[in-house]
Amino acid sequence: MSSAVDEGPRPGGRPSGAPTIYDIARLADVDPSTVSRALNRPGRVNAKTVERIMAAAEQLRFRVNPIARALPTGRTRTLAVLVADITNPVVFGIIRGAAQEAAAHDYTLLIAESEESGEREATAARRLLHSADGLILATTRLDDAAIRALAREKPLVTINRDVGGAVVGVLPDLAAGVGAAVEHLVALGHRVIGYLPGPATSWISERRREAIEEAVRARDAEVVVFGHTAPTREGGAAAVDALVRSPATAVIGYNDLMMLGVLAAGAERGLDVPGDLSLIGFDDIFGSDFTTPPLTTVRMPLLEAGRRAVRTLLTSENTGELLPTELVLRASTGPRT
Amino acid sequence: MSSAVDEGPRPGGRPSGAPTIYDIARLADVDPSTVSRALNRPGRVNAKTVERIMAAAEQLRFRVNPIARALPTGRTRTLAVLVADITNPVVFGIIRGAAQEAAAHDYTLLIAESEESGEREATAARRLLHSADGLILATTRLDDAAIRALAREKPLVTINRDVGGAVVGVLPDLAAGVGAAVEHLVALGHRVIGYLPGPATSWISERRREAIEEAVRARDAEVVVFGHTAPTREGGAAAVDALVRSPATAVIGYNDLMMLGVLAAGAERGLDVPGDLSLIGFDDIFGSDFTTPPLTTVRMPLLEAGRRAVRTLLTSENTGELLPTELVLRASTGPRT
DNA sequence: TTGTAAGCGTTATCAC
DNA sequence: GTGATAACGCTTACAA
Repeated sequence: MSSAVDEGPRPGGRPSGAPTIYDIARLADVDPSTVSRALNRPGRVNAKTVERIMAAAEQLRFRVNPIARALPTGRTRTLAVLVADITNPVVFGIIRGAAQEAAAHDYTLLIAESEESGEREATAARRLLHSADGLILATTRLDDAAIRALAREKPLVTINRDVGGAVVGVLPDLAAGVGAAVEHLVALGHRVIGYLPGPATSWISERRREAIEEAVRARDAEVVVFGHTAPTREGGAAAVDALVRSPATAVIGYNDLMMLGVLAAGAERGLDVPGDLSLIGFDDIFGSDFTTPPLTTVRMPLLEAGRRAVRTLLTSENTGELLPTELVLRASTGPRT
Repeated sequence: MSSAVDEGPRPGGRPSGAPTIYDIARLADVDPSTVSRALNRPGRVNAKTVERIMAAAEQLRFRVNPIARALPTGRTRTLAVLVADITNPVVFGIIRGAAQEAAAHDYTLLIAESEESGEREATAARRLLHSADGLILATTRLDDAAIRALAREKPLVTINRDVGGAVVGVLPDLAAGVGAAVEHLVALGHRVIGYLPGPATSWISERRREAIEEAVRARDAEVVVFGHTAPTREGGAAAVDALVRSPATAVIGYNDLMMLGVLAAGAERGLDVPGDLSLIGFDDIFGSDFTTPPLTTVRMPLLEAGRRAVRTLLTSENTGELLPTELVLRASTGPRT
């Protein structure tokens, strides 16, 4: 066969030369329906017959055609992850966890990136509705109403976002990690703590802000909230000026990625971290431990989030339990000077 | 709808409540086959009829069911990427590129991880054969024969591996990047250059070694080849002892990931890079630029590799052209002291 | 326990 | 230009 997917007509309408249950049936001298039964519910078929059928299947190197199976059943054994930006290291963790858990349940994972607007994402989601048994919305740009509408059509879970209603979200327990982070800063003598938020539309960015505000309120310090910032290294780099000019002696950023940008751009202009400014991120992405200084961060169990999302979809056993977060102490935080 | 994928029987055998071409046909008062035609080859249908059909489709918010379409056509508009280890940052780049290009052609990407043995990978691949129109083997552990067998059944392309025969591989032009790397080291005064190879089974690791040996041969220096090493940070960390004891004053590693490990473990034991030892990696993965010192590396166009793989699958226009590699100069290399 | 037959939502081959 | 009709490969009542 050539390497091109769309090359040449398939002969006789037979799309692939792969063996079917009909081939097995002929070989084992039974009806195709019996083959189907033997394959799916061996208990409902005579043991000897099952044996014969299995032998034939083996001999023909038969694999059920999941597409053909999906048509009558409506089940594809496929789960889809929809992400706005596959570039984001946060989604790596999620995808990885989801892929592993899916594989464990013998499901396949579909990845769709919406890159652009929520509009594009909605289109992608609607397409996926047919091909997947469930949807995982990871860094979605859809609005609550759109998500709820989708959830009415297919099992769906969101990650790091709660849209309320009947929609299940895999959410972090921010209090623990954020509490520890703020406590840590206060113990180091910081009294003015900055928060560098992500995009205005990010649900989780606002939750992180709230958690910080609450933790600070309980601890005789104050919060300065900066302007909304792109959750990228570039975004962080662009924010350095504002951070430096503010009275904050420590800044918690919406995510590690932008703090990596702060670190890099800061270093270029002689900013001493943590001497001049202490920095904390969120997520604990790959790479946040080998910057200079390595980044102190509130770890989100990304892998577990992906796993949990799949498990929720597959078993519906959603305990509603929040994923634990924890402070990972590294060297980007130090005493106020 | 509940959140569980496998919950409750679907009523009446009708798997989904989604509108079908039959619904459109009724609404537009034509035969379903005409609807299908209008949707696929509007030219072959009366313009007015097409209009009516489109309006009806719009009104019903119709989306073709890709599963149902795939059955008679044998085409799923889905491409599968098979990777051994989704943890590897190298595959991020590849997946990202593949996902983008696939989306651009209105194809969906399936991710499968084989984690374990080549055996497991073979099973995964055979399953995928039914669901995908083409296969991309990214960090495969399959042997040449198995790959060629798969390629006989479905369009297939390998990345960073050449199995010969009719199988297309997306391969790098190592000479340029490796030549520059060796040239750079020699110019810095290094005369004994080490190569820290990846796993013994890695095809591309051997090519990298050959490229280095060839480049060194041309430049009055010599190569020391270390033992095969796991292509992970742990692998690199474990190799530090050997590197330090060897006469090599500069080491090129199979990939960035392991060099990150060398860097971290080396720093712990007071190894000065590049003072004591110059280090070069391969790939230029995310994160290799924010270590201390940032890693000099031979960049592989990972994103482009993913893109190219998809394009090759979709258009069969494989020019056989090798992807350019280049030396990215950072601070992990310095003069021999 | 097994066979018969209808149906899943499309596409494709015929006629008309 | 459009309508019947038969696939595609599998599942699933319902009968036997």
